[in-house]
Amino acid sequence: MRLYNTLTKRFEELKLGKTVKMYVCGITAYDYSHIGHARTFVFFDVLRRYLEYKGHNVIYVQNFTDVDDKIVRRAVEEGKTQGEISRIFISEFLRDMSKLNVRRPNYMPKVTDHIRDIINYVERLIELGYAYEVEDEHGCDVYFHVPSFEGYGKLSGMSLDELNRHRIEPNPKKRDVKDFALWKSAKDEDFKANAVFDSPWGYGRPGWHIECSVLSSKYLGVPFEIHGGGRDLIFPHHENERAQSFAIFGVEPVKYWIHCDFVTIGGEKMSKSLGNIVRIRDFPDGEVLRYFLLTAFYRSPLDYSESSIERARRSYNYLRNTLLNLDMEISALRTFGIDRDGVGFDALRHLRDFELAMDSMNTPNALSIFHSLARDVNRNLYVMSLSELEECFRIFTTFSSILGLFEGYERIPTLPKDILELVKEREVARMEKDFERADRIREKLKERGIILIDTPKGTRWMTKHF
RNA sequence: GUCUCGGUGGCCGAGAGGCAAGGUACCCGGCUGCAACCCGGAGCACGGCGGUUCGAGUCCGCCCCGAGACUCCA
Repeated sequence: MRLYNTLTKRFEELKLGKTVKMYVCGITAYDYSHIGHARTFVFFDVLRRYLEYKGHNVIYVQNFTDVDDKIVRRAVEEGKTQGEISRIFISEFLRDMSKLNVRRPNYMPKVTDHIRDIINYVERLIELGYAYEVEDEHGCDVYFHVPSFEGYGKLSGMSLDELNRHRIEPNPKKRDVKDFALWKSAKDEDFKANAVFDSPWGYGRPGWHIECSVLSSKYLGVPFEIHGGGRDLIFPHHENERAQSFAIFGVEPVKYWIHCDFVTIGGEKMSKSLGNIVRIRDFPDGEVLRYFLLTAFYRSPLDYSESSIERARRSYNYLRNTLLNLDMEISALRTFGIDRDGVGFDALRHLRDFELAMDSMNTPNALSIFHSLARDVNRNLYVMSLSELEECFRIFTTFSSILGLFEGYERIPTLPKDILELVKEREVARMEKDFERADRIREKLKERGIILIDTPKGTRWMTKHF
């Protein structure tokens, strides 16, 4: 595969063994997830599916940040605890992901279940001379000292000079403006939200960034192959995470840093702070949303609008209708017990093209190949042999399972004799232009869950409206 | 200001130096008892200026425009 590595700033041929370890930063559980989150997790879900399709054993870890400033703030506002707030939004997130056909990662660790690991890690950073303690009213803060780590800035492409500029007033107790918190001593609101943990530095809670270093190394070891997330995480989150992990383990912790671009709306980034979000839970059809998210290359922004969604819906419907047409034809040939000579249909050609597109995770291109297959299928629907139709069906479902579409599809059965008799009876009625009788039979079969469709080549059927 | 990523048809959006995918919209036609699909045709594009090359949307340089990061973010 060939993907853009943020660390080296170029497209690289991925050198992967049988096992591929992948970590993707999960959500901070303080609000409902929106379409921007959906994009990132759908993308990495497709990457995972494709790697598995190529025969890799993927170990996929995605954390939940369930203790953090924003969670505490919301908890205090609503008179709840940090645990209550994060529990709500973690379960909402899981619901959203299953609506989008995103498969569960192998591990989804929560920060609060790993406080001990985090403390050990912070202690180790202090011992190694990368971190220092600063007294505060309820205990100590611990900061990572950025100048002690030589390669800082490499991931985000920023020089130390640039990083010395700052927009907000830094805490004067820090030794350097770039230093960031590993451990934050408890404030009044933290006690109120029950978001405090005992530590060698008194009551407090982990800083943002440290959890990902700890959880990735704990579940995957170091180094691991793929680290992903949205583009907005490159700085400071991933820069800091890399610094922490490199400091502890003494090696480049991640081989390939992969980042997704944003979902925009009216050309602007969709984000909670701008208040222009569309929640996943408010979107009516998960698969259409998933399809939409795959229509742009992962490194380009994707603009959300009513009309772009509408276009995605139509494209999606075309593929879905083709799947039905294909399956209806297979079921009809089987039921009638007939076959045809075939046309020498080359479905494998589409598969090769599809893999070529997917090797660079070019999902819009992959969708375009998918559409060519569909067009070819529709053109040749009534001339392909049964084995050709089945070959197409197999490739069609290979595409859809890699992309995670049409997951609930149920195959159309061959008809039992008594129903087939009714279908034949109706054909006779239609031939005699007795449409009243034909419609009666159609209605009768509909009550038994069979929907009849008339084609130029005879009557076909399906079992449910999609 | 520094850094990163972009700029391709009416719109969305691929493009791996060698005939510019695919989708949608509009128009025309076919299929059709009804219904649901589907098929064919036509039209339509590489931000600008240089350079490298037999050949550049693709590589290099400069410029213009847009988005983002530098502050919580997927």
